[in-house]
Amino acid sequence: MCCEERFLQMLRDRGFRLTPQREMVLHVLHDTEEHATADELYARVSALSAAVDISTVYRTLELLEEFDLVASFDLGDGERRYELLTLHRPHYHLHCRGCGKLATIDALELQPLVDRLEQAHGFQARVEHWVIPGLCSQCQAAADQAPSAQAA
Amino acid sequence: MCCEERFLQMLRDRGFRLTPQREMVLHVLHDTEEHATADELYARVSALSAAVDISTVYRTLELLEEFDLVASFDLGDGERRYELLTLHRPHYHLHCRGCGKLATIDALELQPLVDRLEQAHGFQARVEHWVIPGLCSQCQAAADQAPSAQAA
DNA sequence: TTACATGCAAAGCTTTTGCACGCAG
DNA sequence: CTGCGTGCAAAAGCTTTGCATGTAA
Repeated sequence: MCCEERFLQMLRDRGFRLTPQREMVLHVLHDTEEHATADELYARVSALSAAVDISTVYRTLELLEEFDLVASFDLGDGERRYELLTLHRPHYHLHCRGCGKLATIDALELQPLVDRLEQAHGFQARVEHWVIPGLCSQCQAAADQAPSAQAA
Repeated sequence: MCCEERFLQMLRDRGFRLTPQREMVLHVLHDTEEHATADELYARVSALSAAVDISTVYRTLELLEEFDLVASFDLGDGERRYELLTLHRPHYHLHCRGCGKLATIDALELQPLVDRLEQAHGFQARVEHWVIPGLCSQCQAAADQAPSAQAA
């Protein structure tokens, strides 16, 4: 798979090393659909090899993100989520504030807006880090039926 | 100012109380341009009255957010930021991953996309919580000049 | 052989929670 | 009066860091 080679290349370019731990984190990122937390990735790596530390997972993710092989984003729940950029088509996320569901939308839909941001504000948006908050159709329906129900 | 009355009204409707602390948090939110952290707000409230606890600030912000008087968003740096919705026109933010600057953009620019999300995915986006990551023009220029400089 | 990477444990950080007292209504 | 809200302090949760040891190159 090409991203392992890219990773190796970028490590070498900077005088860093390829360790079994780093390989495993990258491998696990392949297996993970998307938007996994550091803790989830740690659990999967632990299944492969008993003794990998969570701090190593964090350090590797930081490295991968610097290399632009991984994107991370925050749903606002205090847990950062990571995904491998090479694994999917460019996309962004819709995050429902009601049920927490995360929908994945193809980046093509955003192109007009991305272009306009570039032209009007000189801003180069990174689509793969987008999280758009709102309400999914189900939660909208639920909210409409119980308009006065707010706090639990 | 109308949002104090709205706040009072919503508190009464639910059998909650208007306390000096809650008033102060709301007052400080007015003085704060935008996107302040709980800690910054706490500092400003402390300047008004010595003994207000940070937990009260959090609890009040949570309440204001439930009432849709305040929006919060996360830049991914582990600090949630809050702003008063009544203070500005509806807007969203561009967040530069290079220098950290936060630009405020009028929500009108997003309307086409918001409409499309609604039609195509039944998703009701909440513009005031958007944070779009990317690179501002200055950081793009800097990156172009030093393409190999990545980590410090 | 060199110095980068790891594991371990502890610290750091924001945010949340339990509890007894105080005060708004 | 009643019980909601507060301050205090401690806990909780994710993430980072210091340090001695192990190991990739």
